[in-house]
Amino acid sequence: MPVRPARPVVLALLGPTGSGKSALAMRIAERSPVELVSVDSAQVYRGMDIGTAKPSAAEQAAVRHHLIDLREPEDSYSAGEFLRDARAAIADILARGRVPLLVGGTMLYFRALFRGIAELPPADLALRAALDARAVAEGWPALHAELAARDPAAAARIHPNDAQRIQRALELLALGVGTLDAAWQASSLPAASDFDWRIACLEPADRKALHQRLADRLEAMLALGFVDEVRELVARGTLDAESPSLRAVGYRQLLAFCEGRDSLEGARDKALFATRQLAKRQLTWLRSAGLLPDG
RNA sequence: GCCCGGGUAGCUCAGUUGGUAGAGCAGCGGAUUGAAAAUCCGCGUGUCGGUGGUUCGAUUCCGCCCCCGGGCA
Repeated sequence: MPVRPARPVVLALLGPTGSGKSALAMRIAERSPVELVSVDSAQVYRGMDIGTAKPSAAEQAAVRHHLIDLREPEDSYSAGEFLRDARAAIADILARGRVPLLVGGTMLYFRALFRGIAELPPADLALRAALDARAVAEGWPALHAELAARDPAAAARIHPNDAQRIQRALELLALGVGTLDAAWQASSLPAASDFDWRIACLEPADRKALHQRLADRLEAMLALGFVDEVRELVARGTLDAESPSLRAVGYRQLLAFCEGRDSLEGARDKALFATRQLAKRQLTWLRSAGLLPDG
């Protein structure tokens, strides 16, 4: 057997919202020289603390956390940016002789890390605005038909109602990247396969019990001032229902209440429904073959 | 006690001029390549409140009973 340099151990803890990942990570940190890397598309936003169940100041003081509070709520973030940021954070932690522990529930980000992601141009806001305008006039199925003419393989994969993916595929065509298949094959940000991954998934055995915990947690968030947190975001005057940050679970529904489009009780119920649905989608990812590294 | 409305899917309700019923939401399953806490797809049997009657056939028409609103006493 040839002797290979040992790949550094990197830990990962994945699970749906409310499964107890953060608490478990903190307990691991009590006994091991780990630093945490958040894998969470909502905790990257500053000023979104209560509703994202962001680790408290005390927890962040006790254990170093990475990839939290990276962006203002007016900004966007992406899987590609996450992959670069996460690799940098892991390298930094390892360089200091500590062990990275990635914790979170944004499964696309984990997938990018474990399996890589195509190297593609970022979102082009002007192009997207133009496509949105066309969609209003012609409808998304018409744009899907156009996609079918220019990139049949992509159109076959993307449902005519899936506005977001139709838009992205047309955006890439307009940017001269070519078809999706071509773009995906051209180049990719590599999977983080240079690490010795130790991965644990937290899958609640009892869905009913998870739902109860999610309900209790939402009540606790409201008691901590979740509504006021959303009001402060609204008061910035720069955010609305289209902002990626405010489309997050809970924020979207409470925004409707703050803007007078819903009652508090209605918003609270809808926030809970959205939280359960998020957890369900995360569990679907966990069962999916495409998430974890090969082998 | 009487008079009006109602009682149909977990919830809100539609409907059947008599041939045993369907939407929205919830829930469940799935997809997922720079917005991913996003976006999208699929899944609808439930004593049609109970009980008698009419009928070939009743959730639908009729009688009685129960329950929930509102009104009158």
